Amino acid sequence: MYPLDYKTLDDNEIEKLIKKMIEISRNKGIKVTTQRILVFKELLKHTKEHPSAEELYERLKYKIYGLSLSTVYRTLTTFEKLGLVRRIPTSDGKAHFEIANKPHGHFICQNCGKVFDIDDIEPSLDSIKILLEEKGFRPQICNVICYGFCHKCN
Amino acid sequence: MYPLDYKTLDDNEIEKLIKKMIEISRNKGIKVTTQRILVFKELLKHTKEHPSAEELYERLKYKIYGLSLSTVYRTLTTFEKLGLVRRIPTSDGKAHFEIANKPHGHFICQNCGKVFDIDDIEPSLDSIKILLEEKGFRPQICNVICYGFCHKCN
DNA sequence: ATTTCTGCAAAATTTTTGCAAGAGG
DNA sequence: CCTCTTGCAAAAATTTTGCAGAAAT
Repeated sequence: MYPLDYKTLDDNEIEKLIKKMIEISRNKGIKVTTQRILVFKELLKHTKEHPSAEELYERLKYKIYGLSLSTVYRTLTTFEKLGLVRRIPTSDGKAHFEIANKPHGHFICQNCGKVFDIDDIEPSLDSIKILLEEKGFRPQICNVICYGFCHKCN
Repeated sequence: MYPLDYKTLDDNEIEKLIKKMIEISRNKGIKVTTQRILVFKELLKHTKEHPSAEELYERLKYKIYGLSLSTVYRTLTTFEKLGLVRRIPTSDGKAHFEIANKPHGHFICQNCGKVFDIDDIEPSLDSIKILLEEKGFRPQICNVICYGFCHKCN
């Protein structure tokens, strides 16, 4: 296991987080559907993979008969607004998505395109946020995206 | 002038940087065309505006008769490969571009969409790069993109 | 019962590409 | 001259939207 691999959640933790998602949705009048549960679960199960909407659709269309790509897009946007999912804009022309867990950075391999988490950068993120606040901005989300070569492609 | 405004280059500095671009292009066998000079100059003149390809095209089509959007895209990709221009992937679905000057971060207003530079974060960027190298990655470019509300929209 | 959500197809947006004509070194 | 670049139109790729039927509360 490489240092930047994201820790995998066990089934227990996944169930707990789904319950939390359901609670948050209900509180906001957002309906809980099979599609939403399974998109969320798929992101939870493969947090470190940062799939695109298309990738999520490809995996889930076998589990949800008749699932459409537009539903996946709408679901991800809904979760993003709820603060449950983060969108990662990248140079490859499509957005990638992840569960909105502890803030961290992303490293994208210029050769194989894989997205890795960069953990342990909270001190850096905090100092950037403080800098922004001092200058009159009100930062909400700070993304760090680095491009380069991963251990395999190096 | 707000603290994050990027310093404007005077005509003298712009001419010097264009000469440098021409030199770098010639060294790599890249031809120097009117289109390329004017796209580069436009970016130099409005470095802090981070225009999209479409915006650059809209501004330059009056200066270059018959200019096409695809040329702007190709030009920007060429400059990116030469290391002269940086692509900034954002959540708004289109790429923005800037002259590849001193590394800095970007702040995007969630309300008005404006892109601001965040200067003085080199220490943070350096520590992230060191962290990545320690973990076996070879980072080339590190982007910091923060979303939130600017002074006007706050 | 009411509101929200989904699937489908169609549209909108952004970016890329093939090719003949044109410009640069 | 030879090669690279441009413009045009067409295509590709990603994301959004309208609407009727289905599902959730």
